[in-house]
Amino acid sequence: MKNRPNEISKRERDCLITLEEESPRDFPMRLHQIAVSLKVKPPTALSVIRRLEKKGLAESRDGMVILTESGMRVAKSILLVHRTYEALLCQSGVSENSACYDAAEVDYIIPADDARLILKKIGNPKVCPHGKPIPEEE
Amino acid sequence: MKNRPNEISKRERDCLITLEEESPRDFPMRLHQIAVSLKVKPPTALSVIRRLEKKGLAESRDGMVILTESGMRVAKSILLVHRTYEALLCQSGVSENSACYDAAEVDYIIPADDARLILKKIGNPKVCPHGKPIPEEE
DNA sequence: TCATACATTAGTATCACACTAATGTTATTA
DNA sequence: TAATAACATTAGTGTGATACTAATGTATGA
Repeated sequence: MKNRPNEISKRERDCLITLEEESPRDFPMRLHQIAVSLKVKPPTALSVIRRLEKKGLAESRDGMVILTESGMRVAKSILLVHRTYEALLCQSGVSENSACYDAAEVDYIIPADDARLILKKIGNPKVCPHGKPIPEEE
Repeated sequence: MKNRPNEISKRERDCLITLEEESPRDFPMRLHQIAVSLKVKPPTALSVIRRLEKKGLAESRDGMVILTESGMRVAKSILLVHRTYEALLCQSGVSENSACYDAAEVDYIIPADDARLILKKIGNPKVCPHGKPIPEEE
């Protein structure tokens, strides 16, 4: 399915989250490392980066890649959804590992607004099952 | 993202649900009508049908299309997830229309097992917000 | 300076999605 | 019955995402 404008693919999602979680604040991440994290070859990772650049979510030069402000916002939003859904699943009886895997399949599709409402319904937990904080604002 | 084996795309999902909901019991649906429901041209609908056939989910001859046993099971499973997630969203305060739209974006991705556990957590409602029954067994 | 590590480009391939144009088939109707 | 309308089907094109190999460029450290 062709992505609608502003929509991201699973790979792009994985790349955003990798950058968000593995690159120290304001420090670029090497293309090579991104490729390793995504378990693809560097040219493949590069093409993902190029798509993120087109969408204004990342910037790169000489294999040094950083998220833009916009990219960070999107990543945060995905993490909000991810951790909320993960918490819901765990509260429902799904194992932590399954919950994490399954959450990654939908966290870039579910609207953040829906996640915020679900979060309230399940009792406003402050952290996901792994203990990571659930982002507050956008 | 290439679909893993046994995985279906959004279009295939829409097509399965269309067949499940619009074709009378054991009666085939016309390709033309499927195209209208999916809001695509007949050749496009045909290519979707062909993919479903390859996966053993549908059969067709001369534009007469029916779900296989397997296709019906998959459709039922998607509806279970759809209505469960829809119920969750509505209980959380999402409008009925948004809930339905948003549920269709993820109901073919979320595992039925997860949905069954969520269903229990939200109080085992018997119907979705539209009043349609939530399928029991698989 | 030379080697190595890495980025980048070029070229190929597959799959999902979607279209138009052309052609077949069938069934109704004038 | 012959013509037409309705629909299915095939062929051909195009785009975007994903992924690879092979070739080439570049820069840094030994």
